[in-house]
Amino acid sequence: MSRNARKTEILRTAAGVFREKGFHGARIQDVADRLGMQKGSLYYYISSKEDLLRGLVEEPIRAMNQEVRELLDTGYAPAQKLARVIELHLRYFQEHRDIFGIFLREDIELLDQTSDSDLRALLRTYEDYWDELLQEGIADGVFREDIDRSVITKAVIGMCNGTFTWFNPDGRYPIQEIARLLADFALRGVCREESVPSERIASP
Amino acid sequence: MSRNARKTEILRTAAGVFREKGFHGARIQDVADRLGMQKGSLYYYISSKEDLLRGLVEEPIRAMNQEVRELLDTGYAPAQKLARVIELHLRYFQEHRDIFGIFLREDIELLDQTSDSDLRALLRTYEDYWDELLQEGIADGVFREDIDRSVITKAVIGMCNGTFTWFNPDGRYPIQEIARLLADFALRGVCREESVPSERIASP
Amino acid sequence: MSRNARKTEILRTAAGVFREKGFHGARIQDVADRLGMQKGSLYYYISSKEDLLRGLVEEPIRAMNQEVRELLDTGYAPAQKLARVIELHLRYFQEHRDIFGIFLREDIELLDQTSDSDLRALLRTYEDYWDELLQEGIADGVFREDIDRSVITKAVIGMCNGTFTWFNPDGRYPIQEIARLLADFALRGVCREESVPSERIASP
Amino acid sequence: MSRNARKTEILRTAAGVFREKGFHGARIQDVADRLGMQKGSLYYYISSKEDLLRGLVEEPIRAMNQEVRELLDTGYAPAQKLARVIELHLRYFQEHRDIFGIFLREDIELLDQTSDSDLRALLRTYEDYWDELLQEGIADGVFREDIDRSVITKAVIGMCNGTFTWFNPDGRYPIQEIARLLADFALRGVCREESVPSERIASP
DNA sequence: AATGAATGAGCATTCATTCAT
DNA sequence: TATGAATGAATGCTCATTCAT
Repeated sequence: MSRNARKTEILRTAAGVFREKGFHGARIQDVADRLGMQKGSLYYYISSKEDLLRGLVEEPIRAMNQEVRELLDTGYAPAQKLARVIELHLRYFQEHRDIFGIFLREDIELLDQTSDSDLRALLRTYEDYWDELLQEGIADGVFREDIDRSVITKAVIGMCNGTFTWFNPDGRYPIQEIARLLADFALRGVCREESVPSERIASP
Repeated sequence: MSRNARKTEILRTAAGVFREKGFHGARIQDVADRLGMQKGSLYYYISSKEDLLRGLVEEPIRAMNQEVRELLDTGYAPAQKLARVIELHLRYFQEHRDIFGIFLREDIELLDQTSDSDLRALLRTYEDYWDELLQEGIADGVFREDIDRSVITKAVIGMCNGTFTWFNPDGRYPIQEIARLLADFALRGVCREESVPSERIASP
Repeated sequence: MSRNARKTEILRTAAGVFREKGFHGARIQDVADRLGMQKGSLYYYISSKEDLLRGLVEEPIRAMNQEVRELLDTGYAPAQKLARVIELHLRYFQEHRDIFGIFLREDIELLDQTSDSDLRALLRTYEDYWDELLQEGIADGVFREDIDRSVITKAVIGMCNGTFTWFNPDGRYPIQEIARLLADFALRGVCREESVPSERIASP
Repeated sequence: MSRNARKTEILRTAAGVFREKGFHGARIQDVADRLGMQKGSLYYYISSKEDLLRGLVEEPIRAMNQEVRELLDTGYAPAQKLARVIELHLRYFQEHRDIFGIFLREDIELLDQTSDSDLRALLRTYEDYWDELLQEGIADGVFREDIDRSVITKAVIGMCNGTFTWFNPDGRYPIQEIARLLADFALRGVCREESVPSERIASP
């Protein structure tokens, strides 16, 4: 197994452990145990427990950013893009519950470390994409001109992040349906009155 | 000083310490130091560090709930109530940053402990109030009938909670302005098209 | 037992352990074991292993300094004072072999830490006393005017410190005899030719 | 590069690292890093960290011994030889500060390991040379008959070793001057009164 | 009500060394 | 010769909690 594959394996395993026990509750020992290796050997791949966490969180955000970027570059109408980004956000959060769970719990701590960390940059990029999306919608005349893009971006992201706490995969609605409801809610918030797409058009 | 006053003083002090260092980063010693007492003596008032945290978080949520209850009982129009609840939520979060900061970071863990904790009940109550508000708006014919009250409630709460991470008191907007922007966004999401209040009416 | 007595007991015990195993070779555990207490409890009295070492070394040097000070303040002739300081130095080194053994091995490290440490000041004081002694002898006309007081001081101290490595209590000479021989050697080095005291006068 | 050259390079590098960080503070990793090789590879040349240290220390002492031997075999007068040995000692200590610094700090430990180590023998030889020198001076009638050769030897060596701690290359005196002052001091200690050489003759 | 001493379990990290390749 | 991965023992220090006084 290549060094890189090994590192990936370690990250994946750590993700599970951190999720189950929380970052503080998890011991490096636990990660090592689950990998069937010595605690000390882990340090051949990581430099600290915090480093492990950081490495863990960055990857899926990076991937998410990339998917959003690709979406923005398509020819979909802004409203549709918005709905799709929300769905994508929710999907990522659910598919990587382990990691985002950690992220949401620890992010403040993580971000405080170095203001120019990769992580901070990634988050800024994600917000920039939202900003771009809103701008496009305004230029197209479908989103209201008077929205505060920065605040709305943060509002929508907060709304999406919140699903982590309350969404239940075994509940009444599947995640796509939640995404549709949230997108509908958000679109009403940003569209000019006459432009609110009828629901079934807004969501893909 | 009465036992109760002392306990309150301890809670308040702990709140500050937890906020500054995080729950895990704070030591009982720190709390004792700041109170000018021995850490052993603290245990005359509290039963554990976790207990301290729990006691801490419940109070402002309880107070918040009460304010919301009172608001709901006024004669304001639903749209106005909604705007005011959002403002209230944001105001509480900022005024008790210490405590809510902890809460947002630790809640899952805390709640998992005992599913029938007071805390869980308080949070349920807060959601119920939102549900009641939305119901009233629908009954009044101002809110759309087809919104999913449960999902929208959670969406709005998530949106408000998010401010904790990004709101900057020294930033462009004061918290009231943020509240207004979020309320406006939310109202567009829930109101029947013809009922969206013009901005300045919506916010108190 | 008072807090202070306890601390003293800890210092004494640590001295023995450090001497036997060397500072690096000794574990805090060893010290705790020998005291019949928990490792963690030690930290109620000390703040770190290094702190333990520092506290250890300072005390006898302080005591030694004081004895030298008192000696300088007597009416003995400079040559006699010199002989007595050497004897005193050797006696301290042998009586506190544990501690000075550590000191000699670790001093560089210890001193590098903070240039204004108590330890450094103590050592400077000790050298100052030697300087004062030499000055007095020169003023009295018994020590040569052309000696470099600073260098000679260091030479004599080095000579004395060296005994730590080679002096054997079970050897041919008792420590007093060694002191006499070294004093004799040193006196010939610093006295004007005609003033070298006949041996038996020089030593007390 | 031959195995031997490689080993020499390793020793030299290790010397620098040990000097900078101390034996305990230095890691094998550091040595490997500075050599641009893997730490595992080092073990092809050395058998342990301690072995590395031992190998390191022996060489310059061996070289020093040899120079002293050669000096003793010249026709210089004993007083001159003594002055030159002191200068040689100081020069070696300064030129190989790295190694002697380690030696002075660790010798006891190292020597304790195997009492019949090469190192111990080398040190004994060095003392024997001093003894021989003193004997020659006595036979020549320039050194006093009543000195205790063994004690004086150790006194002088201690005095010289001490320079390691206090000599500062950027200080008032260059090392040669210190050597001259110490030699002068020592000569007064060992010479018959009438034989103390006038300073400038004593030193070469 | 408060103290001060003691506890004891817990844990990340380091590092010399080994060894298959 | 050299590599790189893995080992595993070692250890200083923290801290919530207890409890006799």
